Amino acid sequence: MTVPISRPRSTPAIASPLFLREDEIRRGIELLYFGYSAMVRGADTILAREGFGRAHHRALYFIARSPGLSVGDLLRLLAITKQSLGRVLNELQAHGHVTQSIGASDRRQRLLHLTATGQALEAALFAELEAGMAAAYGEAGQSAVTGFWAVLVGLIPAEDRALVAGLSQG
Amino acid sequence: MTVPISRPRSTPAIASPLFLREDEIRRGIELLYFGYSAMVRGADTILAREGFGRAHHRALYFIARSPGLSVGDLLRLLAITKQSLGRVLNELQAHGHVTQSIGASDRRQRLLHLTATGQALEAALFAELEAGMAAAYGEAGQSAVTGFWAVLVGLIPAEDRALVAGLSQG
DNA sequence: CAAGATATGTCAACATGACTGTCCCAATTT
DNA sequence: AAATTGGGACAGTCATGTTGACATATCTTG
Repeated sequence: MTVPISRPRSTPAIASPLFLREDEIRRGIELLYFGYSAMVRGADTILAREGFGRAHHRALYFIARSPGLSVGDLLRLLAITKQSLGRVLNELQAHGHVTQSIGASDRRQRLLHLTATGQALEAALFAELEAGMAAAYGEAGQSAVTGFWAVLVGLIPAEDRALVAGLSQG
Repeated sequence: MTVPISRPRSTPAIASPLFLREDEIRRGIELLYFGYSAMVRGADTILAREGFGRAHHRALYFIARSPGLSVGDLLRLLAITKQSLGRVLNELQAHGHVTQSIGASDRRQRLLHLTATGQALEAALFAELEAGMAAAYGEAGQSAVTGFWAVLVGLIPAEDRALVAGLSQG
């Protein structure tokens, strides 16, 4: 598995700050791509065994993270159409992993919850992600983790940051 | 776009190191998901205009990064089947963005290159990613960038790290 | 040199998870 | 009462992955 290496596309005769910057940008793009791929790959085995895909995992994850989440809020988190989410939620409900309840303050809302089996499945999937992330944290150290978060927050458009931050707060 | 916030799944009565750790793990998972999504979203507009998808972008990116890359090495980088890659490469070649040459040391190999229009398209796509990444780097600072890389490297299985590192070296 | 392994390509069928567009109902807001 | 919002459903399409089987050219090895 050797990849032949070539010079980057634009190769200045002498190293310049601009060259260094492009190399650092490319390093970030590539590590983000491979790191993300590596993180989700572990869960795929479990999902395949259960007959689900990554879309089901994402729904399970956010419902576990915020029990009682409304369908609309889940749609905004996932940034997909309600038709796409509808199929996923129907399948999860058909398998008895997710239930709905009617919103107390707004009876139009359907609030999503995991059943016991749904919680068990999500916990198994989370354990997979956790193992990889905890190992990476431990290897990199706490100050690296802070930097890791800071760059990722910087990648998220300002108007979307509140959405992500809201998950971590009470 | 307000997301109702609930307590995390397992909520200890008092904050414990274990609770803090789970919260930090979840923060990493979520930021990685949203950060990755944010990075690729910018390029989607250009891709849609050209009639291509993310699979085409990934192929263009790695061919631009390592001109003369062989089909097999690209397959190992993308970790997909040759049938999937074959369709993408055929489309890129049909649009005149990619050409092949025969390997000098091994005539079975097909080495991939971008044409002038392929380079122009890849450059436009790269500029999109670069804008977001450079802004995030600037916002977070250089030491954060180092930590960002360190955690992502830690996520990648040890046996795959050489593949990624090989892209940056000569 | 013959045999096997490797690099690549192709045909066919299929699964997942997105999309658009349209229509519907119930509940809330104005 | 009318308009908006939250949610659901039906139909069709597209992008991108998968398996499996097979073909061809080239390289490597006994």
